[in-house]
Amino acid sequence: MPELPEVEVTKQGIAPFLEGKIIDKIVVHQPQLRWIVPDDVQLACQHKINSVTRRAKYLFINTDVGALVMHLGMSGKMRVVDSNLPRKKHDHIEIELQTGKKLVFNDARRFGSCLWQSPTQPPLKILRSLGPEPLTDEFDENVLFRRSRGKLSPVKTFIMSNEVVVGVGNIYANESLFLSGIDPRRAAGKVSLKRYKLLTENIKQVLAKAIEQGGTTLKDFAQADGNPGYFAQHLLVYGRAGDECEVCQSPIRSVVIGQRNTFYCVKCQK
DNA sequence: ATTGACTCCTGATGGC
DNA sequence: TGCCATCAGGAGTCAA
Repeated sequence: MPELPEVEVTKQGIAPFLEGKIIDKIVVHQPQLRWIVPDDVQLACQHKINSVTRRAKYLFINTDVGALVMHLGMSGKMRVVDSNLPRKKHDHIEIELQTGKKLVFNDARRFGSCLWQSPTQPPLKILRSLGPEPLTDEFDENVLFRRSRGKLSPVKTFIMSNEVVVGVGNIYANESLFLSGIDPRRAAGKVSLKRYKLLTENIKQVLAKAIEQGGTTLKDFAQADGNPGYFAQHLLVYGRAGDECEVCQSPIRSVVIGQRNTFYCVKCQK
């Protein structure tokens, strides 16, 4: 269930082991992932990794000849271990480095991806219509306000849409709407600029806080089962149907919005 | 143009 | 204890 913070922490965790290192070999054990072109991926072999970057929930392993574009899907995990360590269940891709270490992509549910972006080709289709990064200044209340005018769809669906802003998944959408006192079912076009300002701030804050907490687990990437996990984050509404709201003690209710489980406080959120 | 249903997959969970 | 059935969920695809 990696959301943006988990992907960012993964990036920070693996980058020191990869940057400046040469890829020796890429072994794809399981090509039945969401998207993968195993032959293209091989183009990275024998090239130096210049950097590891992130855009939305995609991780880029950049070389002079192109980039491996990886997505963790629902259950994807990365870890860096000694090359001679045996594979574990659901280890689908192994990227071996000349340093004697390897980056292992493990993904039980196989919603993850590994694509190749050549610098001479147009951007991959999946990268073309991405909205602003939530933690940059490009993402502000004006973006949400302008793009939402006239929209009848729920504000929760709206902020989870990648064309509006990237990286706000189900958990943090629920949490940031709670912190902003906005009913997730409210039509996106009926939310005021003032409330979008609050929502924008809360989205930034909740994501930044999760990244910060994840930073304390960075060392795990060098261990046998690298696991950024969900850290120990305290969730106020997500997964708490029937519990009392910590602010007003009213019950937390759950409903389905856009095929996604949604949690909100009946009293705090209007 | 928008919106909603459906799809991929496995592990966790609950009922019996 | 085991055996279903159900559900979760990112994000693209397809149909309405």
